[in-house]
Amino acid sequence: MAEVKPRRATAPKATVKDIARTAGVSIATVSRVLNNPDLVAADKRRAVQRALSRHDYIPNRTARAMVSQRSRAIGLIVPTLANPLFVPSIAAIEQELDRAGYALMINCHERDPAREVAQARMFIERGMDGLLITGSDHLPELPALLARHRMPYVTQDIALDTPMGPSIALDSVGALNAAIDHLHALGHRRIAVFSGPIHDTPTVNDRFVSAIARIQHHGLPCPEAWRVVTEDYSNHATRAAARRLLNGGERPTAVALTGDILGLGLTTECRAHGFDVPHDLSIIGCGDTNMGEYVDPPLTTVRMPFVDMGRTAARHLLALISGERPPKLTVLPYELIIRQSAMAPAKLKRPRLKQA
Amino acid sequence: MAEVKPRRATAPKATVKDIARTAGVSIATVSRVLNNPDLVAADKRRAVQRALSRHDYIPNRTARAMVSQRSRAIGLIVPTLANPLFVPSIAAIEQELDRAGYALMINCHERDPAREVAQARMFIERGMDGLLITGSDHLPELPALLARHRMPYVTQDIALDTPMGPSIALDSVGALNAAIDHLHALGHRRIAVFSGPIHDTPTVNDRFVSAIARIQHHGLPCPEAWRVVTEDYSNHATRAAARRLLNGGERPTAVALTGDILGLGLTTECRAHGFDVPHDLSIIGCGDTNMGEYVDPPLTTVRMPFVDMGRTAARHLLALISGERPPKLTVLPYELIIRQSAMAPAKLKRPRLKQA
DNA sequence: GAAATGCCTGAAAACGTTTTCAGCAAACCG
DNA sequence: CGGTTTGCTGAAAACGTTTTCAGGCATTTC
Repeated sequence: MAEVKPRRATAPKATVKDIARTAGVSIATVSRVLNNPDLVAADKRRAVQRALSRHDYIPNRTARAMVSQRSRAIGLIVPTLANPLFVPSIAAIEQELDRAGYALMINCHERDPAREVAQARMFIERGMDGLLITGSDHLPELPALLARHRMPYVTQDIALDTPMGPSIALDSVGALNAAIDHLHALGHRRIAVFSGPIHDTPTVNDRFVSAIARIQHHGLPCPEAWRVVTEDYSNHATRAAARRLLNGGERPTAVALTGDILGLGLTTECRAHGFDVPHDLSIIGCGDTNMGEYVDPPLTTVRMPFVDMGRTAARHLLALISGERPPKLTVLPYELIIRQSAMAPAKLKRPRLKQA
Repeated sequence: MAEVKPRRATAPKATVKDIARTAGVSIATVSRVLNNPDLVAADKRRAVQRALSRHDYIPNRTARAMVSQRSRAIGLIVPTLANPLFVPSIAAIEQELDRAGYALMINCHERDPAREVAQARMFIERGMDGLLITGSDHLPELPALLARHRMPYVTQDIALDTPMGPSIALDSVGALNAAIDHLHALGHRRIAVFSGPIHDTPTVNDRFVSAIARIQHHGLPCPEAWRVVTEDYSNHATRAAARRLLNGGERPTAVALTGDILGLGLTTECRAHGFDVPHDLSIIGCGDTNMGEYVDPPLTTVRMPFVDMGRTAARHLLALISGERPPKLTVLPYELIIRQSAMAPAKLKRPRLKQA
């Protein structure tokens, strides 16, 4: 029956008010000690600091954000984490933001553009200071929403078309073209394209289509049988597709991949058919990961600088937030990594014996 | 000289107050329409809704968080994104949280325990409703800090020792032991351990040490030459280590890896020495990724359920936040995946010719 | 010795919500 | 018809900060 103060059991959570009371000053002074210590006289400052550590005070950034109207947090929208393609980019972003004192919120939309818009809206609700948007196909609603609410954002694309805002791009199509040019320069005249599923990922489709165009641009044939698309990225599907390529009539002397991962199944299937890579078939990747280094033979590929992309995107966004005007479009260079899976094509009647 | 209202150029950002004004009601009513529409009369409700869409109103969750004292966001602390080991777990967490209407903040500490504590503190400042902490070695300061500020948290470990709070664990040591048991059951009596660097990752060290113990537990020898540690995870270092193993005096008939990735370099080096995997040497991994599926021969390994781990951790944390008491320790089962890199050891005098 | 200057401090407003409380009108009950 | 309930509404407080403003006191300046 005695009057008990409610919620004494739960966290008392020291606030500036508590600090002010035990230090015998006003909350304004506490705030000043926190943010601008030399504005306050030495004795009071010490008293406040003692109170702060006695209470083991932790400031409330939510309240801070209310008054400053800045959260010092940014939101990252990424198509998916299911394939680890974007992970190095995310790591770089996290590192860059952490260094600048910004926190990072992440959302995946699993390639559902409507969900992407919803997540952007959520980031607006949460008062993010800026957004990093990954991927290249968005609803027109998205830039409209962001503009209406004056939300700074930078996109990171793997394609060059129509960036919405300031954009960091990898020239994914150019990269695969460069791979084909490399094969051509090595002397290959029968080049096939081996691609992962082209329906769900626009980037992959772009690579596939433009690779074919590039082959023809060199005046070479690229018959249907040399345009292979796997069912999915599993080893099983990859090997099945590889079988179709290797068993079909005339064999190519080189294969360009839309993604490095495909090289594993293709190489395995080659071996199973008794073909040696690269002697009987050259393989060149297009670099999503650094996996190519580990396989046998090490994969010649075109590396895409995902880490740079993330870092640059983060920096440009921070610049944008602080009022600067970063470049509208930044294209990062790909890099041909020559390893051992591609070589000049064997002479037609080359003896198969290694010596003599 | 004319008095101009300041900051008219910048975002007017509609608030409940604006909505209330144009709808001719009080802000309380607007709030009610937003959160509890049937509390307000139909005509006013319609007026408010019209005003809401006219202003294209987006609520401010920061303000909401201030009064409700809940952010509906959780923080994830992860050692590093540099290796993609934890990514599937993160993906599962993101998905689970998104479904529950929670946002996700991520921070990496790059295995610096002091930074980990700082990041936990930052999450407290930001009013996270709960924390998900990955990895197994923490400063004692960390649980103390979390307890003092009554921050709910769940840890996901890859080791079983001394969880701080409710914990989801993968029995990483048990998994590699199971791998060794499997080799033993196949008939192998000369088993080597092949490990990545054991200094920076406690988990790897634990696996390494306990694998040796397990081999000896079976009454088998495990001489120094059969305990190989690579310099790092690069292909170069892996192959160098593999050379040491293959060139050293008596060769093992089987090798257990502390991580799947090592299988690639080891297999390549075996081939270079003219040894066939698995005929001349069985290899068994310990599953960090699903990469084993892609390599040649497909890697027999022990799979660790990272996706389950993330999902379970997220669910337990949400339960904890809503006042339930999730189990103190949840150990998720590993799974032996039998592929083709391990088989019974060849008879000593087995003819090397395939037929006859 | 008065005025001006500078330093330090506290009261109060503000940020955008939700929620409590009390008030008012209409409806219901006897 | 009086009293009670019910349904709806708005004023105001609260959440934890930062910041503006004005005032107090000590020191300097003439």
